[in-house]
Amino acid sequence: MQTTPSYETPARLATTPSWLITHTSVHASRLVQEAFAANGARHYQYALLAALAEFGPSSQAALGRRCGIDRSDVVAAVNDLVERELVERTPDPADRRRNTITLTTAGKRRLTKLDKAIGGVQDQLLAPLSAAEREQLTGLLTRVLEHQLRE
Amino acid sequence: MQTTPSYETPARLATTPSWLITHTSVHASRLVQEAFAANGARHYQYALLAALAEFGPSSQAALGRRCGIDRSDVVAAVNDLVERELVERTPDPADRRRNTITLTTAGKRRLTKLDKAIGGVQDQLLAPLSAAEREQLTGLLTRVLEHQLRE
DNA sequence: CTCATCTCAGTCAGACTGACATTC
DNA sequence: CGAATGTCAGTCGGACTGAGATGA
Repeated sequence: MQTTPSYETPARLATTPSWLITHTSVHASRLVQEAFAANGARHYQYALLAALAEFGPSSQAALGRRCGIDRSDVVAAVNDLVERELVERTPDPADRRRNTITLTTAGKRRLTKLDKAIGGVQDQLLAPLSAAEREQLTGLLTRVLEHQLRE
Repeated sequence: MQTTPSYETPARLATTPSWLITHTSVHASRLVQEAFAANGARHYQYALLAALAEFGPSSQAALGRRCGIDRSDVVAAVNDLVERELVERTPDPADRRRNTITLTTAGKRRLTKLDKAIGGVQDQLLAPLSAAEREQLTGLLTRVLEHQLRE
């Protein structure tokens, strides 16, 4: 132990929830990005695959709404997924404005791989918390987020 | 009521803490940015002012460490604060590599204004939570964040 | 020589905006 | 007609990298 001051963070920041959330988010994002990068993916792509697995074939607009991704960003992410043959993009005959995006079997496999990766990230991120505390945190954030979405 | 699906978010995302944190962070950041923009500031500047108010005159490097801001970004933020005469930048005679950044009285005034702005944001953001729950959330995030910093 | 400090230039991913053509 | 969809081009703030100059 040397004299190196530990540089504690200002109380105004450390006690401000918005600061805690955004700052924690930086670390969370980095862990997520690293985990996904090791599997050649980004988190938008994981979100889209997850939505497709749960709700079946969807239009790009619907995917965007469910995942909270802008439709213009959905375009780019789907382009990438199509190139990797993890999803298929086919015109919707019932509504010719739409594309129907469908998960391929390779896409399903990739999703389970990414599930593991993201699971590992949660353990890294929440290491200091017990299982009960993790649920607490999840519950609180869910309520905060839902409130924001209905504004 | 029509068939409009309510577009619920995929369970894989909604139950993943890292996703909740980063997604909530987007909303928090927007609220913060709007509140600060109304006072002609950004959140880096608030952090620096807070650190100066609490710990007194500091070098730019120390400010960066305390606030979790990269040294190169501290430069830009301090430039801006100096222009607005909210801080003063003077060379440190004891160590001529360093600048000593000092809060001006205008800076102190601005800080209390920003305190109010950021306080309002917390209420908007955490509206659905009770006071006890807000403390719970703060406590959990603090532990998570501290763990990340000691990695 | 090594290390810290300040500075600048530039990158990067994510979130978002505006516009446009097409179709409902 | 107004509204939704997919697409493209571009913006924006925040986080970060690399390098250089100076000095401890």
